[in-house]
Amino acid sequence: MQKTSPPVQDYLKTIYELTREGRPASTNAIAERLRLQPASVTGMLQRLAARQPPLVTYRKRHGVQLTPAGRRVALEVIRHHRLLETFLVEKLGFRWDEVHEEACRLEHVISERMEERIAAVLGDPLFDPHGAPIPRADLTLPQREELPLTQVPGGSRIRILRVPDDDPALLRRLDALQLRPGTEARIRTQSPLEAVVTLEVAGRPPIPLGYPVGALVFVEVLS
Amino acid sequence: MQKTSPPVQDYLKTIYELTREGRPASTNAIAERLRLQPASVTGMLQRLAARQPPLVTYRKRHGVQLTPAGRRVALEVIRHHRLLETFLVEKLGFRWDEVHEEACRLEHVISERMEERIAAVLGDPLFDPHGAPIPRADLTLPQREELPLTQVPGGSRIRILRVPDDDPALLRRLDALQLRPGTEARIRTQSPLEAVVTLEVAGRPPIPLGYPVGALVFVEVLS
DNA sequence: TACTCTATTTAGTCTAGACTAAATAGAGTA
DNA sequence: TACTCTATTTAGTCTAGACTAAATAGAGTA
Repeated sequence: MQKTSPPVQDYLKTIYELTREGRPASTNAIAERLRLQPASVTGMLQRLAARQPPLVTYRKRHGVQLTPAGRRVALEVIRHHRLLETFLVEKLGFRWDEVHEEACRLEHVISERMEERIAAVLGDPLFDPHGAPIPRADLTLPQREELPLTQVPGGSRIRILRVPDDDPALLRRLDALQLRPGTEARIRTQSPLEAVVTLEVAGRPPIPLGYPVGALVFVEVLS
Repeated sequence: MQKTSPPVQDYLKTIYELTREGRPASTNAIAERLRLQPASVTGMLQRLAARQPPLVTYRKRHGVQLTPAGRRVALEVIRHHRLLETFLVEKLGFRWDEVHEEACRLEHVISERMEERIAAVLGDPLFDPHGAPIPRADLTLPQREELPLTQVPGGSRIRILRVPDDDPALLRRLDALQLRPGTEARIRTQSPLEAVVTLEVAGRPPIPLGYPVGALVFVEVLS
């Protein structure tokens, strides 16, 4: 297996995320996520597909998927990222809205040895501070039932499992509202037409969340 | 001040080390340290001198020196490197021969915020595990008297202050011989002609060190 | 004063990964 | 069946930082 550069690792990570639901990732979607021009993405996809071994399967105008080799690289980088986020919060006193950017740079340069040491001092955590699953050393992912907040029926009691990690302003806001992994709440109203879900947390004023945000908050249904 | 790339930071760090004694660093010396071709170094020196602000002063065929701006970058990177080495040993359980390479990659990507956090959890250390001085946040260096082992008269009692950090095999050997910063010893013989200095550590067999190694071990003279 | 050796520089090339501008495939519409 | 729109690709360019091969400056020597 050849060494991969930071840009290559970023592409693979992005493709991994965009193909979670099984469908190929489009050139434009990748370009948007990475803030690159689509033409640059096309060039890189061709190179990724031409590598030995190929890291993606690329059908012109139909998008890309990861090969097993590409998925391994992606999961390795994601493991680094989430272990680092956890480490920065737990051991270095970072706030949870500060760690994404730092982890995005460090994830490409830490050795396997360092990955192993970080995992060890953290006690091999399975979830990062935002509730995202951390791939294990063998690259398998801890599985659990999770549903976006937008798909839970009104009236349900829920526990927050996961929030997005890449928007510092949103994270500060969620923190101020005490909406963190572990927080329990009731769905006061679920209004698809208005695209708002309203949460009620133990005796505090109701919290309305628009669907663009609600779709990124994953929860488990308690009752 | 423009952002500097990892290669640029490596050049500046190397030039800093090569110019410690005040004389300009030669193209070849830099090439050798960085394992690059001299022609590549010439190209980079021209670019470093042409930057705004210039990071080096470069006189064709006479070598380079750092400008104040270049020195600041070098010291910043060296601070990162030595804080990281200390952190990896103290907090992540690395051995002292494992940390140099890891620090060489991390030093280019950690944020000022992370530098600050690492320094804080370590209690703002002034020396790294190999005894090298860590530039303070204001980039001043802790000063102390130190002499290479090769320049201490025979019979002196000494304390080891500093060993080189970049040779893992040598570090393992020194560790096995219990020659670490803090170790006290007596100079049993100092033989410039044979180029050997022999140390005696509290009731253990004498340890002969050749001058190429002895010149890299810095000590303070106790008596 | 010309000669030689070594360190250094110049000239030209390559690669990865970005870019812009122009071309085009294919889906959906008139 | 031709037309239009959008996503995507192609073609060509740029930059940093490496390389090799050839030229040369300057120190030291004959």
